[in-house]
Amino acid sequence: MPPSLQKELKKRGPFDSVEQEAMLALMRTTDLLENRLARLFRDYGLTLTQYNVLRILRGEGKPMPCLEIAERMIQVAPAITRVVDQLLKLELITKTQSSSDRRVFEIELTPAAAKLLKRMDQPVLDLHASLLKSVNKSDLRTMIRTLGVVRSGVQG
Amino acid sequence: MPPSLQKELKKRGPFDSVEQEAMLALMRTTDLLENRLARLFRDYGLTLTQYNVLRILRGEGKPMPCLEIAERMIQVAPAITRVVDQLLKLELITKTQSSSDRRVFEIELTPAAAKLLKRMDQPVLDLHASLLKSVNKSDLRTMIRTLGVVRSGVQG
DNA sequence: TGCCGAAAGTTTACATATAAACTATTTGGC
DNA sequence: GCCAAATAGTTTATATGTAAACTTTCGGCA
Repeated sequence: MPPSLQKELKKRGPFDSVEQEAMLALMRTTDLLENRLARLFRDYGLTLTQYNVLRILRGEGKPMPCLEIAERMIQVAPAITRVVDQLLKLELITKTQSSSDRRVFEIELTPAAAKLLKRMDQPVLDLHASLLKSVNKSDLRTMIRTLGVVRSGVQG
Repeated sequence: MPPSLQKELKKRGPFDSVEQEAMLALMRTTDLLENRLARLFRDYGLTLTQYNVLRILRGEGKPMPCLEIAERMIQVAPAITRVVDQLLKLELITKTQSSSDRRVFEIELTPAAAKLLKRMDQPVLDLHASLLKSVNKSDLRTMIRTLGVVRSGVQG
């Protein structure tokens, strides 16, 4: 059935579907939040990606191969290679070839990095809280649950 | 029950706060969704950003200055300059200097772009629906509302 | 009229993401 | 033991995002 002329001329609604609206809301909101986080990290001389790598290393508590870091970042390998190079230059990590498997390079935090992370902990927590202060914790948990459902639906 | 983000990321300790968990859930989920969208657009020879610019132009229905496009993308001017150049090369837009204000360049869709967009409409709608099929519409609306609260809280 | 600040875009520099091709090393079969 | 496939990581190419400096043009105001 051809669409009526009236419908064709009717101004396009803001969204074609709830799903599309949700998608745009997610993208815009996340972009906004990431910008604010990046701004804080810049005050400490780090980018968001660099900080994430350091956080992962601290969470692990021992040396990690590059690709294992990449996996946890949900990133592709080449991105990690570059970040590792930068962090090396900043002397926030060390990179040593594994003796048991010489394809592997073990990445480890330096004491300077541990100190830097510790100094950033409270400001980061505060910023997280501040950015989401307008939403009560119950609604946050609901959103976290919904986002989990989205991810499991996409991956499956 | 959806897998917890904590487990997905193999993080050892608990999250430091609900806010942090929400932040990570948002970033990871959005990243996943954007990747899938980008994959579809690539099939049509477009990047996500290029598609968004074309969508905005179609939504407006008449020529637009560069910076007005940038505003709607929540982007910075230089990014638009580049994507406009690319779309020009693809002959999907035209760029003409305004006669009333010669600082301004009016960007307009070509017929080829309109045709391309029309061809993409249904696949894009379908993908949106497919990516979010695991969440019922009521939960989606709740999430959209929560995300709106987040944005208003951050900007204010 | 002429100057000065603001606005529209561009350019440059740097950080990052993805894909694809490549190197080096290990491992599994035969 | 040797060769093929798999794995860890790098390199290159293209796209994007942000910041900062710069150009051209417009408009207000003395």
